[in-house]
Amino acid sequence: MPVTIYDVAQKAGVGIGTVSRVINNSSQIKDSTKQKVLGVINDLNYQPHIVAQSLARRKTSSIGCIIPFFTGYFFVELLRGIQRKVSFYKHELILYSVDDVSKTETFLKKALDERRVDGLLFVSLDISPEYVRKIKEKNFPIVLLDSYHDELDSIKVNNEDGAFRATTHLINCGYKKIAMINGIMSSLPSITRFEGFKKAIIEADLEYDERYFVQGDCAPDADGFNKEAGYLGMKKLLELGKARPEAIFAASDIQAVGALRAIGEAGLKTPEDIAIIGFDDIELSEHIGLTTMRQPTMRMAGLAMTRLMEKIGSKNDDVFVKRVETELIIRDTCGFNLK
Amino acid sequence: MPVTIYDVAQKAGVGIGTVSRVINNSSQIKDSTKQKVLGVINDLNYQPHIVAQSLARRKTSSIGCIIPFFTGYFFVELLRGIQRKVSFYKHELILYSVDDVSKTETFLKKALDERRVDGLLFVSLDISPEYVRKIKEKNFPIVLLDSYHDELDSIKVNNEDGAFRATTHLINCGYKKIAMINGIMSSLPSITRFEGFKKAIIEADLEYDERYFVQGDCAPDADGFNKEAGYLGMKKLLELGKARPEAIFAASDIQAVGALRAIGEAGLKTPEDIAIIGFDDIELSEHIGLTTMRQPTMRMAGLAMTRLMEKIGSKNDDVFVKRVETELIIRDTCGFNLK
DNA sequence: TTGAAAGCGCTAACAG
DNA sequence: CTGTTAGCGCTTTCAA
Repeated sequence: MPVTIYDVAQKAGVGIGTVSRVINNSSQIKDSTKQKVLGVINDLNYQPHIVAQSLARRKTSSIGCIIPFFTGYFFVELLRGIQRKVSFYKHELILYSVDDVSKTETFLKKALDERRVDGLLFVSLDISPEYVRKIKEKNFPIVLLDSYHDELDSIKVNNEDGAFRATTHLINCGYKKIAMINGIMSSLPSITRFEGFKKAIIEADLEYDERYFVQGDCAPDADGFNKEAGYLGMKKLLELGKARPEAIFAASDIQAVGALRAIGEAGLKTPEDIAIIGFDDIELSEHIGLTTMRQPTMRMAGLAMTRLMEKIGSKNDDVFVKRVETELIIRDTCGFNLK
Repeated sequence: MPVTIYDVAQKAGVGIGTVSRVINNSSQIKDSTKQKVLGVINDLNYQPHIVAQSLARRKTSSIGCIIPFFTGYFFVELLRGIQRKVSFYKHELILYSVDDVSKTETFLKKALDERRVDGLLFVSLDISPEYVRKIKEKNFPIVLLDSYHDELDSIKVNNEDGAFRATTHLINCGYKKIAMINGIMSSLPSITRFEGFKKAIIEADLEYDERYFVQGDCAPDADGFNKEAGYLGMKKLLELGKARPEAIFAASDIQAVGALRAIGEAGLKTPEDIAIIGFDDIELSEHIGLTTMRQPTMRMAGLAMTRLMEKIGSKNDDVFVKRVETELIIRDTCGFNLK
């Protein structure tokens, strides 16, 4: 039988209200009684029952995180940053990791209905209009991380600029025939990265060649940002034979990994035969010397949590959008003839 | 104002007890009233308040998972398996990811004291005698995954045999001067993998050379199974000059990655100059063609969860130990002159 | 079968 | 400052 607040109150000779006050170190309390209660709490090794607290306080002190587990490793870095902040705020992290996009809504529904979490971090996934409506209706605290919707708070990376600079780097390295391997075009990052890519090509007065733009072929429940998509995309590009591109901008590092494999299988080398730049800077990229655009994952995670806690505290209504910038990380896959 | 069980009861013209019974589809209930209540629940879009249920039922329907976030990617695969099973059992997953071993106890304490979780999965970490005692005292449901303690339930991989077979593979490939890069020796996997390594060396009548055994140098709060440790360990081995080993058994894939880097920096090649075999088979290993011993992560995670749910259901007392076997995955880093 | 009532363990007015 | 009391929203006897 765990010890309850009543046991403490009785043994300390006070009311449960007083015990509750010292637990929550409320303002007005005589120091002597506070010490007395604290003593008993210690003697009895009393621990408040968090579930009871949640019920009475009408908040759970935990936040949910809906995050994909199929996209590669980018999310792991985000998750690490999130956990850190969640702990900092003395909250719990309830993980809803979706390994199949169809589960996204299942989890959303759970989170919204069951009132088990005070707020939600929604990471790298697309949210349906139906749920946006529900969220607004309930005024449920949520922030999108690495994802965007104009009616909701979000922290996202400047994808267009990142893609622009990635492509520009390739151009600066002296390549002219530049291709892009993208995710499925129904996802926002895909669209904006494509725009940045195209813009760079056009501004450099290079010709935009349709054949140099491939989307990640992938299973219907994935998003095309995985390594299979990269592999398949590269294969397609390689089939162009002599007309094949000299350099590739992959919309994610993990696609770049897949592409690299296809390049290797074709007996080609990087960057001598084909240069490649990725996007994300996941940990693995450093190992393989992949040049890429780094997303500041820790910072993004931190910003998202801070904002979420703010919303939970004061249900204000304005939509907050924070855009962070990417950073070019030059390694070995693009050659050296910079500028 | 969310709708409560009272709203439903009132509108359906029944008592809240009845509503509760249909929610938990209890045995004795007239079908007609059941339908009526169900109808109202649907009309009102009623959702039971999970926190209130937890309090009344005296269980939370959520399980905690204490897992390291610094060891590399092995845990991600475990986590994926865990999440899948947790969802299967319609529970929630509370993540306590430790990025610093000192947090292990903080989280353990939380989990044990606050009664926020019904049980605990304790992954890839060492547990102190003090907490083992507390756990036994409270009869708290816990299962260790990829970790071991003789008084607690555990699912672990047969590390000794895996290390033995890894080393034997190197021997079969024709190498004689074989070294091992290990984690810190205070961790059990390190110890058993070392034993397997040594056993293979001795059974093959090779000489065991002290200099060929290096431990991962690392920050005091890490476990030596990371890539820095692998890198540093390999450096040390390389300093042996002409006496350097021909082949390496790394206790983790991520160490192998670090070692590979050191090898590359020294201008050496794999497997021509130095062969290497890892342990884990994390996703990245496939990309880089690392030969390794695969741990069946999904299976381990599944077994652990199944066992945990069993314990939560029926607090039985016997300690359950399940050992799973590794599988040799031959790729490119060991050469081909097999046997 | 079902309703009423007594908790689950705590917080938060409300009086004093 | 502090005790008392009324919930928080549900489960679970106990009778009927």
